[in-house]
Amino acid sequence: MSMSPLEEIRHSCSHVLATAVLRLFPDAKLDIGPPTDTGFYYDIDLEHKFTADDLGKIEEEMKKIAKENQPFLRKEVSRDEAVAIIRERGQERYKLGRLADIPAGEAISFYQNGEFMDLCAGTHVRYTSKLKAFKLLSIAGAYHRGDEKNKQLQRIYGTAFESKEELAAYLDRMEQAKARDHRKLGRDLKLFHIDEEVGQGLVLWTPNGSILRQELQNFISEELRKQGYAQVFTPHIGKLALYKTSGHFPYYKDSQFTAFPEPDEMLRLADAGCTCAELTARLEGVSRHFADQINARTGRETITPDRVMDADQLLDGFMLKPMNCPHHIKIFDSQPHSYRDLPVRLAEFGTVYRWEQSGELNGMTRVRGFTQDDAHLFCTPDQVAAEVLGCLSLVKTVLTTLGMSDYRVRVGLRDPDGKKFAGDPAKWDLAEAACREAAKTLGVPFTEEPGEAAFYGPKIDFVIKDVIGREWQLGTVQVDYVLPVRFGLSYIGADNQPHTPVMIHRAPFGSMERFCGVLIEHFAGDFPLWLAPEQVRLLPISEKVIDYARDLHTRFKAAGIRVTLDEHSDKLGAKIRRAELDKVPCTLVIGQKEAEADSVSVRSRARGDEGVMTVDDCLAKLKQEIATRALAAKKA
RNA sequence: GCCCAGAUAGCUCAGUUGGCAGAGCACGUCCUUGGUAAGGACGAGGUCGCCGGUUCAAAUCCGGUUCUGGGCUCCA
Repeated sequence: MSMSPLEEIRHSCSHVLATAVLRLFPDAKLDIGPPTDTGFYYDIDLEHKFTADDLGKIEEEMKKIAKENQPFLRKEVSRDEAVAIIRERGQERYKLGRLADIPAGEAISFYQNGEFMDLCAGTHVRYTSKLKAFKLLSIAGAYHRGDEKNKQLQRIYGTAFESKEELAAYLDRMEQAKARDHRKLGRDLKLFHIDEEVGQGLVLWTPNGSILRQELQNFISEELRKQGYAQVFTPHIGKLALYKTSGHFPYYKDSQFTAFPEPDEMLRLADAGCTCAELTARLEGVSRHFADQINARTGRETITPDRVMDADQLLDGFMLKPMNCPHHIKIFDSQPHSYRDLPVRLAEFGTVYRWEQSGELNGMTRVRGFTQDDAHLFCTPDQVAAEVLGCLSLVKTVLTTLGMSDYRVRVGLRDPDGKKFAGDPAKWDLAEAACREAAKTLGVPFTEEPGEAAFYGPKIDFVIKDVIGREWQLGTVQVDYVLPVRFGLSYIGADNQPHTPVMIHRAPFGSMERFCGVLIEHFAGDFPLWLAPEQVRLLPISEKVIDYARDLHTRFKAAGIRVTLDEHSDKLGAKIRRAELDKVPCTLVIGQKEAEADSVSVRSRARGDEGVMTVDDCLAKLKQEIATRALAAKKA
């Protein structure tokens, strides 16, 4: 295995980290310590809990080791010798397992620096003195082999660079990234609020954030009208039976809010001494007839025997909807369809609720209640390719308009040996081929990732990085041959026979919450005019022109501009400073000269002082910039 | 859910050994009426996340809890 020079430095750092830890804590049991995109880590099992203090001491020890200028020596050994070395060093707890991972016939190597020796394929820097710029950053828990069922080890994260300057620049970049974190900007610019008493992961959209969201929704809605979509509305809850039919319930029970029975039923059951366990079993169960039907349709054991119950024991209830598709399916199915009607495209900004683990919640990007800019397309098999392409081009239009170009496209295919997919493999092959073709036509690079599909079909996702490099899935297009069968959908074809339509699920933003979170970071709060909650701020220089300023305020409002008037008695410099901090894209300075000529002095946040223009010209220019959804052009 | 660390005014943060709760910014009033990133004075604002314990006395020590942050796991 060969590594880039930077990877070698980082990888060597994790060895030095382990060396230092063993010097300070000889009882430590080592697991694994690779380089990462941004640094390195080592997973360590130790009774003593590392503290921030320890981190400092370990780093000091690492610096000493670097100064000791130990050479990294490679040693190839037989499997038996490897076992002996590991035992001799008392590191058999994890290292023997790691050794067993190395396939027979492959070289087994150790790297030694000073007194430390680690099972490792390499490669490394020649001497520890090459490690001049490293820093330990944090301690985190990490499961052995990434499996929740295994013991949780302590992971020490650090980063390293070739030079001290690069390290300092990196740390500085991280510091700056904090300034554009959507959680900070969300508070500063009053875009959203999450309240402890309302609940974790439940976003309250404040007036400013609501403007942002509404503008984005208007934008999408316009595009949808162009593409022949129909707008629908559906409620936030649905009967449990609906999700049993769709198949969502058995697959995603754990990530849904608990189902609830009707109030009267609940009381009756409580009086009868029904336990919670019974209640749950009776809500989650299905009838023999239902199970047989579903299993016959899917051709596999979709409903396992342990979920089958006597019909008179079954309870129906309600659930907060975890997705919109079943509701939209019922709208489609409420009327007969001819092939001439297809495709039917139903769109809704539909709010869904999912039980995310508490540790996974994150500002607006990972929440428990969110609104998808959702739509479901019902079409003939022949129409799939064209419709998928239409959806993809919609996503592309959206991202281009917002100037978001730093994304990757992921074609999610089914897990080849996993159980987490439903339906006929032949149809999956068809759908996967359709997605691959559509992605090719899109003209952007994409990767194919097995195991990333939805349970009902393959999908194409648009994945974007946030300011600290974490990836978030936004827009998504999914082909589905399964749900139409589950719900027994049909249309009458040209042959006068019923046929099963194909469904396409798509959401160009993904969810309004996540998209806005990423968008806030993308623009660092500097929204283009059409999205800015406050588009224009009027800055009268003195009270002498306050009447003129108020008149302008009225005129700009009448023109549909989101405008405010700064009536504070501060000097102009202070007003400008405040407007800049509030990230208002356009400020209009108003003094005696402007009042006399029905004009304003324009200051653009992106371009600075732009000089005086008449009020009419200014309004026309602003309206034009808004109507075209222009991105703010920086000063040339 | 798990590991670690936090929570003090709207925001950013001080608060020593347990001994009267602090600053800057923002906000309000007044003075100032100004030309492209901070004019001045005064004022208001906090049950120190919440619950309990130790103590003559708790922001401070201990236990629990909620929420937040960084990871892990998960993510239709």
